Amino acid sequence: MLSPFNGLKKSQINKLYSLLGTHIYKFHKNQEILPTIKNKNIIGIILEGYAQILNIEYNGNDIVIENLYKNSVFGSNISLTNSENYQIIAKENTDVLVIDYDKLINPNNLTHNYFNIFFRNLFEIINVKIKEKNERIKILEKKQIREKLLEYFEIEHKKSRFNNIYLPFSFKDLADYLAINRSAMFRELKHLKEEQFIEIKDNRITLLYK
Amino acid sequence: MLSPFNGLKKSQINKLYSLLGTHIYKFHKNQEILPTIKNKNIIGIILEGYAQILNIEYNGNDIVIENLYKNSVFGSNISLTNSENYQIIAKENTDVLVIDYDKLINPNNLTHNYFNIFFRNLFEIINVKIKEKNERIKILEKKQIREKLLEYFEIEHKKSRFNNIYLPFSFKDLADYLAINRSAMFRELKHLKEEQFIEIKDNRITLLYK
DNA sequence: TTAGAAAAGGTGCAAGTGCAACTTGTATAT
DNA sequence: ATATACAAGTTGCACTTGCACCTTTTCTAA
Repeated sequence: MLSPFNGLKKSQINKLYSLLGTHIYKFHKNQEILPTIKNKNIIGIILEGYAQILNIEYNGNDIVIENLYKNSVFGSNISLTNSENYQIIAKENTDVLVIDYDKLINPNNLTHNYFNIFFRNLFEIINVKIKEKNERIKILEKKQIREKLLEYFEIEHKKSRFNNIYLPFSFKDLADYLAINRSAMFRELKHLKEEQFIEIKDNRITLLYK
Repeated sequence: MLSPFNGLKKSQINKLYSLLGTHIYKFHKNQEILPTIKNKNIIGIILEGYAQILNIEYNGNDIVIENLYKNSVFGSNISLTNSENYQIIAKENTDVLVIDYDKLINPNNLTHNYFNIFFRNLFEIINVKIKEKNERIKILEKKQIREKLLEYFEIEHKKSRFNNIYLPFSFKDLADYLAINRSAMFRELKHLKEEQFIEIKDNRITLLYK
């Protein structure tokens, strides 16, 4: 993943920090990250660790909206809708850099070259994010489980050009990503296996029709 | 909608055009926009008119991926997945400004203030886009039609704070947006009416439970 | 090393949905 | 004024899916 600080020297990063009035906060595993940001317009960058943006449903269930790894960018204007029923939870010890959105968008910044490099990096990171969202939408638009699975396979196959897809997460997580019932997904995977469309071994799915 | 040229004078816009080596292309109604861009890395801006990004399914059906109005920004790195089975169709006579992505990301641009203003505008436009995608995903993640409808109502209600939602498109388009079958949607809307959750008059949906 | 938790895998059944095939309503152009 | 096209609205039916509830396997912490 592209770092937002790509192309910047240590000294420039420090200048950037003071220009933007950033703060670094540290959170330990399972702690909620910045419960206060829900009311503020900020951009956060994961400097170290791993966290998840969770949506809290009225019934208490929570859904993973986004995984935040090192160098991930998130914030009220990027990853989050206007709703307030979400939490960001550190899944490991996690360091977060916080930038005030208004300070980021301040026109005076534009005279500093190190800022512009940083800003261009943010732009590229966010573009990747949009692509990922579009992929997910393309899958979720499909009405049937089989079609969703095949669309997912199609996208992953186009990315790697290989007929083997190695799931980067559990089958349970795959069901959540595709927004379908887990056991119904297993049923459909079984059908696809029976019809010789795919083979499954651990976290590897082999496409036999390619 | 925020213009990418917001805060720029005519003379600065002209400088920007030459800096980025832009081209303006004109398309008439129902013409395909830039069939060649599928292989190129570009960013397009709708200067005038109205167009749609369509996904062409293997069965010939096409799905509206995105509506492009005046000032909309689109491009291979923004709105589009890696797949090549899409078309952008002008629904009216439409003028499109095309920027080469590599020229946009060129570090030398950053020394020009007018470029940085333009770039910051792009950043904000794209952030809005992500928010919209997140909203849609939140709806599509719901497993049942009723839940999708209620989530849609919830989001629109939070935006306007009013109990009346005026559909900006037809009910047919709403069904497409929610990725559900149109007649199944009408059936569920009827149930919601019968249970006194909502009232419908023309394109106005009134939320009675708020 | 063992108990407990969580994921993988499976099944029956009721509920929900997509689809086809209508009717009705409403624009738009000739 | 009338034909044409398209959106709105409805219904029956078959198929799909979610859900509850299992068992088995794998992982993890004491």
